[in-house]
Amino acid sequence: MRGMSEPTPSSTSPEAAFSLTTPYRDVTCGELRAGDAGREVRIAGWVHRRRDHGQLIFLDLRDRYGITQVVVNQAETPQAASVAARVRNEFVLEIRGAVAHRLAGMENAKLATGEIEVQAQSVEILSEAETPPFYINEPDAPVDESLRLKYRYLDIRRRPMLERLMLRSELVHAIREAHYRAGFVEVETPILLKSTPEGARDFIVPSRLQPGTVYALPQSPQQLKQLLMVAGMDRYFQIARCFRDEDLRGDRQLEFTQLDLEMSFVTEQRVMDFVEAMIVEVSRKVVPDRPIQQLPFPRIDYAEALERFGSDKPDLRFGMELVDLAPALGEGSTGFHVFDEALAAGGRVKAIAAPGMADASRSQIDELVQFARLYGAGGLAHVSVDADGAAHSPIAKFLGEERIAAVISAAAAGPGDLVLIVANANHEIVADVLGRLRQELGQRLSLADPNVLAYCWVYHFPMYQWDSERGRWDATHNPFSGVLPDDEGLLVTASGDPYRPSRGDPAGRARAMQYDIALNGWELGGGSVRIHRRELLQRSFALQGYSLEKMHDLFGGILEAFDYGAPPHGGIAMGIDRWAALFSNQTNIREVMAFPKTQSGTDLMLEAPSQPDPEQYAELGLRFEGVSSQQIGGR
RNA sequence: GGGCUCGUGGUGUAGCGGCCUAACAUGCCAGCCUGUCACGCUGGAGACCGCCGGUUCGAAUCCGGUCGAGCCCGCCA
Repeated sequence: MRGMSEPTPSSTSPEAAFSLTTPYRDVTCGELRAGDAGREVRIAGWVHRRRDHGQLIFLDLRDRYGITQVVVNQAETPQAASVAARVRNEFVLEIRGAVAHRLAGMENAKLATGEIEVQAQSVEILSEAETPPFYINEPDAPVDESLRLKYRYLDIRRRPMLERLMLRSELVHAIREAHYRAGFVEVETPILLKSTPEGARDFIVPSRLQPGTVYALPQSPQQLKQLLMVAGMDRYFQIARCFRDEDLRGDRQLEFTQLDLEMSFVTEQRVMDFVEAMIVEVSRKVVPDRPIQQLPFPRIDYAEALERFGSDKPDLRFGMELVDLAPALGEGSTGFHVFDEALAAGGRVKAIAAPGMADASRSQIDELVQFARLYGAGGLAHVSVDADGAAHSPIAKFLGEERIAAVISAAAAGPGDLVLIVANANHEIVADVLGRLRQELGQRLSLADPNVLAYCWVYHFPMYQWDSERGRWDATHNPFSGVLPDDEGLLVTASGDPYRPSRGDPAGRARAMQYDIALNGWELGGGSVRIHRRELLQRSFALQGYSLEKMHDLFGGILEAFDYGAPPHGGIAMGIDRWAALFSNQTNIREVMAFPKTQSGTDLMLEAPSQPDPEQYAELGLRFEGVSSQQIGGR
């Protein structure tokens, strides 16, 4: 009997050991075909559905590999039939029986195993099951999100979730294959790291051995991979778990997975070339039916991306580009003071043309205005072009017929289109609002082919953004990003003192050797060629408000490492969860994570986070202050 | 920290001030059925409408709070 004897050294072949055959089954539920007719087999799985005809009971047996119909005949095998009669959905069974062709005309074309059935000689119940809290055998039935999360193990039994997790596995597999072939070494870096104040909030872990101190969980292995370059690893990659203690979104979880890679002796061009080739290879392997829109990937300068799409992660599957209306409005007053003020203040007046939206109702327009205001626009002007080509607009009385006609022409709007106009003294607001409108309307109007993969590079981001609250420059992406050689001279302040930055500093115009990869409107990844010279790194950090002492305290390890011979290097980090979500046409990365957290950061299945045992934090020298018992576990 | 949406038998929905001692589908239970595959037929059980409070003669239905889920702003690369 199974499991009755002592485990002994095996005489089975490696092939047998690697096979899917086990002491409970000879075959899986997905592999029997017409050619197997006549075989005696053992097969095991979950009861997907039971159809009881009295003298004849059909059981659809399911596992990861498929579904096989089992038929139990009361007249021939009364014992098996009596067991089958008490079987319910999701019971786990082991069946012994003979594979047989189905009766002529009774084949099921919907099943891969539909030509055959297993005629049961015996039915053994390996495990009984409660009625599940939602349908497992109907993949399209809607289920409350929190129920799915609480019973995630049942959710994963359902086909869609299972298929997405398998696709994700294939994605990671393809990534590894490509990197090994390109000479990369997979290196694991620690999860218990040192806290750095940059970027997102850290998760911290108190140390027991060093009371009063904490580790931080990595936001990414950034510094470590650079140290691996100094170590001469040359090409490193890792499928790395990262942690950021920030509020969650559809594309953001507290913990997530990055493909992290770094290469030595490279330029921007070289990194992008490898990453692009790797992405193409992986895409073709994992989702061979999905066309890549353009090869090589479009490479768009950051400034141009903002100008044309109002986004640094544009969805290139559709047009609806942003248009500058200033030339159309002409010299002097436009007649509309909102436009005049924006232009006089050095701002912009730009527009997009939404196809077929000319018949939008008043309330639909109002909703778009609200949308624009949400992102900082004062308002949203519109001009509609009716079916006969005639323009209608509340601002026509200010602009006059001629300018309205020029606006329509500039926006390339035709009959039935709606021109949406944003004016603001701050050109970043204009770009952001129109960019989001473009994305939103592209979605609503179904302008993007859901099957197409539109990858694109956006490069030469600004080195810094001015942080008006703290009075210093902030790294746009990554404090180690290198500056373009042409812009190296800009890494100075107007005052001449690197520790006294101000908004008008030349540094604000410096561009980074920084590139993002976008896919269908999502930021898929970002990277840069790093600064590998200590002198330049110190200048850059000074602009970011770090004194020498502070710099040494926070980044002493890497600064010191750079004194021992650092190769020029660069790399990228890509979001595996996002990539898998896009590959499976999901808008939330939860759908490609086995055990994700809710938007409030809880795990409904394990009920985490939970209160620590008082002994645990006493041992760490910790005490919770200012948290009442009512607040614990609350928000 | 904030905004919006949702919360009704196991599940998904309907009902949105009295006709609701809550409807429909499916699931569940029982019986019948030898070719079904979302099997079929007959019968049955099952919610007091997330929770607390208020308004009202009367609340699933209106209001406030609270808890939970989702989407978003801030935050985050």
